[in-house]
Amino acid sequence: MTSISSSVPLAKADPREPFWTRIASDLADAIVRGAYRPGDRLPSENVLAEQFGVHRHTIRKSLASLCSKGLVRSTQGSGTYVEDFAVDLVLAKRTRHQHNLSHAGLKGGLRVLRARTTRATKAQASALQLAPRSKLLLLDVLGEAEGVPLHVSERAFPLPRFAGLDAVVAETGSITAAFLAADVADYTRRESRITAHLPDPEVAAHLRQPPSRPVLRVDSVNVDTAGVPIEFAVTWFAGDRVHLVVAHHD
Amino acid sequence: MTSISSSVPLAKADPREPFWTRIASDLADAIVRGAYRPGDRLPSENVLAEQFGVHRHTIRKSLASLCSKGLVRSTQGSGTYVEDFAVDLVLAKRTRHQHNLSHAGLKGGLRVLRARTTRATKAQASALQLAPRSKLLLLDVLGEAEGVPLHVSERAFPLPRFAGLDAVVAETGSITAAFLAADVADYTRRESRITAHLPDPEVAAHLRQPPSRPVLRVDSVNVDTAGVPIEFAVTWFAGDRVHLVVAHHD
DNA sequence: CGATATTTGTCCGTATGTATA
DNA sequence: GTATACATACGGACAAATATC
Repeated sequence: MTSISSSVPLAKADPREPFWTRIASDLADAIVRGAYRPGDRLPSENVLAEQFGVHRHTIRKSLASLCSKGLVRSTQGSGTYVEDFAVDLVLAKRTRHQHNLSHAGLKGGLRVLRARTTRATKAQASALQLAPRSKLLLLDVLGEAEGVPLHVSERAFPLPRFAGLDAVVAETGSITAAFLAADVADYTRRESRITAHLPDPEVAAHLRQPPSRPVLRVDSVNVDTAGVPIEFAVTWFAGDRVHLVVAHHD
Repeated sequence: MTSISSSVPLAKADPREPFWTRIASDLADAIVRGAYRPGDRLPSENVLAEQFGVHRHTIRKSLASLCSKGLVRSTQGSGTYVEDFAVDLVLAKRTRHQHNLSHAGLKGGLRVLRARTTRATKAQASALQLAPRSKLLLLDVLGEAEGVPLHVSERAFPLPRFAGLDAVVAETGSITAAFLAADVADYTRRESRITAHLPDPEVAAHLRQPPSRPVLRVDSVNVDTAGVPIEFAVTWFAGDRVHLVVAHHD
């Protein structure tokens, strides 16, 4: 019989970390990876307790934490079920990661995976209306909600103007805040171009999903109030954790 | 040496069908299936001539036809290359298949694959604001451009109101025309919900793509000028042949 | 840089089947 | 039936652009 605890041994964990948090994140990982899919019933608390080698009350504490995050729902006499936790992300003129999540009652933020400077490719230069091979600041960013990765993106910013932006994003976890620090009080999205792909291994690893599960790729351009392009982003969304919603108003 | 003509014998073809049309559709199929991907160079005319067992001039006629359809582009001295033929489909309040294609300079239309009446599922009833298990007209529709399948959709229409709609769609190849015949002079799209999936075998077959290549699924609701829902559609778009574009205006 | 091979573009021709007047 | 026009298919030659070394 396969036990989750045997494939990811608890022994390796930080001894100061309580068992229940480790078990909770193990279960969350199993759900995110698709071992348990929305609608599935988790093994009973007693079975989980045996698998992880802990008391049932410890499992209950883990499940309660997952429940409060909206990942599972327990029903007395029936079992604990994986919730359909796909997040609606609204694509609109004023798209803000934070606002999108808080609207769904979730907590999350952005994490900078890598920052570097390069010269613009043809596609980047044309999207940002720059001369070919202009200098750019490139940020690889991971977007999360409740510890679950929702998207990874490569974001390009014109460089004399937005030098040092990476530090602010890394500190605040917000692009909007970083733009504000660079004297961009407001910005809007001009266009989004959506395609479906299989993720390359790096993207799949960041999204913690198998490369055989598809992702949504969104290419977008943000412009400041003067209409000058300030950001060209390619974002990969975990296909089954995210619903992109387009609200068609006038 | 492997020859395409041996794996797909020309002998089996309709004797009245010219070789060059058969070869053209074979090549188009290989491109659509992904055997040759955008940017790839096709084998040289001489190689193709040998493979298909025909004269080079016959191959040239086939390629000329593909070229006129925009599937390939030939460059003297270099070769014949598969064009990046992904179509931009704009998601907007007034989304019309025909207009989208003609804007891209393409010819295409809708083909009714199946028509039937059922009772509404929970999702359909809620989207169309109907009582559960109301009667619906269900249409399976294939959308094409230049003979290349772009999307398949299952479209649900409330039934006392839109009886006979299928006949008009089948005849005109246009949903808009069918709505017009049912006294709906204008309609708009309320919302689009976009996800990435792997297609089930039936959808993949209709789109003529392997089930391992992802598709975009778009759930949408159309309403008449009074705001009454008149259509709930689930559309699967061939992921690499379609770019969904969202233009963000005010 | 030049020499050479490859690949498409264009022209000459021949032969055959089919539709039309 | 005959003549004409057209589409199809094969054969060959060379020019022009490109790739490769």
